[in-house]
Amino acid sequence: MTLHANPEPRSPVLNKATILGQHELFRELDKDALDQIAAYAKAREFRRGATIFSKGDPGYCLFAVVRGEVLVTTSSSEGKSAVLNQFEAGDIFGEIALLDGMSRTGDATALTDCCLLALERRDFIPLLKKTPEIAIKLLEIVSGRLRRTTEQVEELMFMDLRGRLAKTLLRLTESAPDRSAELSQSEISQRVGMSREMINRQLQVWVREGVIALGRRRLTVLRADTLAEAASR
Amino acid sequence: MTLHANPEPRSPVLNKATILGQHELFRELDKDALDQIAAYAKAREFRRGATIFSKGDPGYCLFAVVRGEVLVTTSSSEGKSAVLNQFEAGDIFGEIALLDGMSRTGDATALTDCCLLALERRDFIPLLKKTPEIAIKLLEIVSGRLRRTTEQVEELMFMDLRGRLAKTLLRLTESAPDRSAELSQSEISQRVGMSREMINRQLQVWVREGVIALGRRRLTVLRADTLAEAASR
DNA sequence: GAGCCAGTGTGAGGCGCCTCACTGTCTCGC
DNA sequence: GCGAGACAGTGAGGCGCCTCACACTGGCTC
Repeated sequence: MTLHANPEPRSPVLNKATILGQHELFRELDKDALDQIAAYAKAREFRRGATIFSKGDPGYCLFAVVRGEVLVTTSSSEGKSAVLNQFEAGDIFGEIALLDGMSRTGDATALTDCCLLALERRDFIPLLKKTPEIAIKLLEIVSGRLRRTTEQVEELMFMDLRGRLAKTLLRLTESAPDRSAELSQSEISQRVGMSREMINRQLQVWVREGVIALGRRRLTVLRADTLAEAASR
Repeated sequence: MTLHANPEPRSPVLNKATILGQHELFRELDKDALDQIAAYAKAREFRRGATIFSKGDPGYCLFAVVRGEVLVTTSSSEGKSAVLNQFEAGDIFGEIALLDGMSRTGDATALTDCCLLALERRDFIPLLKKTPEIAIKLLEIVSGRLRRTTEQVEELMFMDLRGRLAKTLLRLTESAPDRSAELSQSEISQRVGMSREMINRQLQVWVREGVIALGRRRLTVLRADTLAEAASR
């Protein structure tokens, strides 16, 4: 990783308030409140591949993604790693460690060059006290995340490769208009939590059935209903 | 399930305030605030085995456990079921559906006869706005739960039967002074997420090694350090 | 164009866990 | 005391996924 002088100084506080105002968490706040929060928020840039925090670190702050993508993973003692979560512009992450005061539950790395706003615990907790609307919004977000993680537990307990892969493919492509995604089969395997080889074999079956199309680092869902059917069993 | 006339009318509002005050969530509130919440809270009794709510139900309320134990489980389409969480006096549960406004993520049943206090969404959300301390406390609780569930995902992804069972046994016995627990091997298997037969075989190995002792619906950990060692790999 | 690396496709063998089947034992209600 | 049902223990066979191994294909750098 080479070091660069910060490529874009950008205009400071004013900009931050605008950016914050676009986040789900702060959408309902008036301008004064936004400016106040913005004053606390520190903008931080990360190069693609850079580590944002590591599992076990003490977690003093919460991040809001301004630009770019962030991947949160965890890894076993034998070196296998799995994806826990992926975040993009408009998302927030790192809130668990901040809220319960314990260590980070995963490793966060920059998937692309990205720009984050960091809010520190000592600034954030008083903010929650003063504007309970934010606290309630945050409760919604964390609850949704808990719901999603619980779903993942169910998948791991009850579903086989076929079902889990189907579900993962639907998730990965749902936001793309052409229902395609750009990632390697290794990356898919880390999301599903199964070996690359087995993932490949199931993908081949679906290619033969015309359910998906494959290219190098590219996957397109052709018949989402068939995958949905596979995911529901 | 037979119906009973409510067996104990108990004294109403005053009692509820005292009980609520003992909950983690409301501990820091003054008497007035407690009385106000207590006025909203409805006491509900459930017989052992009774269903409190089912997966998919719309979730309008949050429960605080006054007395007894509650088990939250989920089940697959093929009828296998797994334990997601267990709650006892002083815990709260059912908050996810209440907070994000969607359906219940699991089935809650009364493990013993129990008494719960139910707080409805329409009462609770305004309460959070008025007393952000509660919202912050709740954020801590939900965050801790998310942390725990994330840990469970890791266990399912990376650990084998031996390790997961070791971890489960340590959790199940950690609160007992004699490091023992009263449950059947089927119940253990639902917590670990593996078959009863395989659980039994590993337990036998540990009995032979003197790590645990077994009885009918009874398990005692003799050498916790050995289990901890098995759980860490 | 040569060489290299990341990514893909596929076979073979093995292990871990599952299921089925059955026996034995404890507990409880009658 | 006796039958019923829940719980515990164990063997056998099978399947799903893993790992290892290797061949093949782009695309990149020099």
